[in-house]
Amino acid sequence: MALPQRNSGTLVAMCGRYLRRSDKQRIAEVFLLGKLPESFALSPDYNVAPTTFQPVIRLNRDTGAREIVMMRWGLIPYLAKSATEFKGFSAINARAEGLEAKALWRVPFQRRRCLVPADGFYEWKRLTLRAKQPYAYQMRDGHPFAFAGLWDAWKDPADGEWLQTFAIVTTKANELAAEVHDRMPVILHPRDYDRWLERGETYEPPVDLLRPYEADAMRADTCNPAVGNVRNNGPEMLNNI
DNA sequence: CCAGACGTTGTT
DNA sequence: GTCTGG
DNA sequence: CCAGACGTTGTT
DNA sequence: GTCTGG
Repeated sequence: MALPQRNSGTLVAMCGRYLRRSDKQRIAEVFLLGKLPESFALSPDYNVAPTTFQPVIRLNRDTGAREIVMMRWGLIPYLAKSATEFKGFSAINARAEGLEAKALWRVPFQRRRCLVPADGFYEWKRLTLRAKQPYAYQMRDGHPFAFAGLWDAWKDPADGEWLQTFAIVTTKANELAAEVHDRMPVILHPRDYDRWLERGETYEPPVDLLRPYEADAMRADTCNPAVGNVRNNGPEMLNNI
């Protein structure tokens, strides 16, 4: 079986947990989505983990308008032949430095970019071999923001069902995040949302947007170690303990 | 030419 | 699909 | 990302 | 130690 060998311990990603406190209404406002259908439900999630379905924003292929779609976090490449081939393969992050060169990422980077709405992300600082402390990174002004995302669609040969999945692009850490790690997720400025979402093929991909966010606009706080367990959720995840 | 891969980052 | 290695 | 599990056999 | 599930 030609599957990429999952080698745990080496398959650990940078941005592996985030939070989305904003409700449907707030996200619609901030990301200029217009009125969302009544049927679209969205609850706050203070412990967003890989493999779960999360809202992302992209341009509708036909109308070109922004749309919000639920996708699975953990990109399954369109070239995957079977689900089992990529079982355990969680491409939850994509290194910005390799987006144009790597076969796996080039097409998604050219044609399938998306915004991932969030209000913060978590990083774990290793204190000793066994002890670790989670930190929550948020905007100083408390505003929601968007990770730079890439998505893909994969058709399950078993049942013909389409599965849409996404990954979060990472880059070098800014001065704030560097205290815990040397990488951080790419966060986009609202003025760049349109360029990131553009899905034509006859232009230069927006590589200039793949930069660490301004550290002085962000804050990092120690938070509740309970966030480590994905079953725990709620505002208390942010309690400074 | 074909076969096979294609991804990520942390730690003392 | 597309690139690398042999 | 972290938490939590991690095994085996016989039979017409 | 290493893998799966969320």
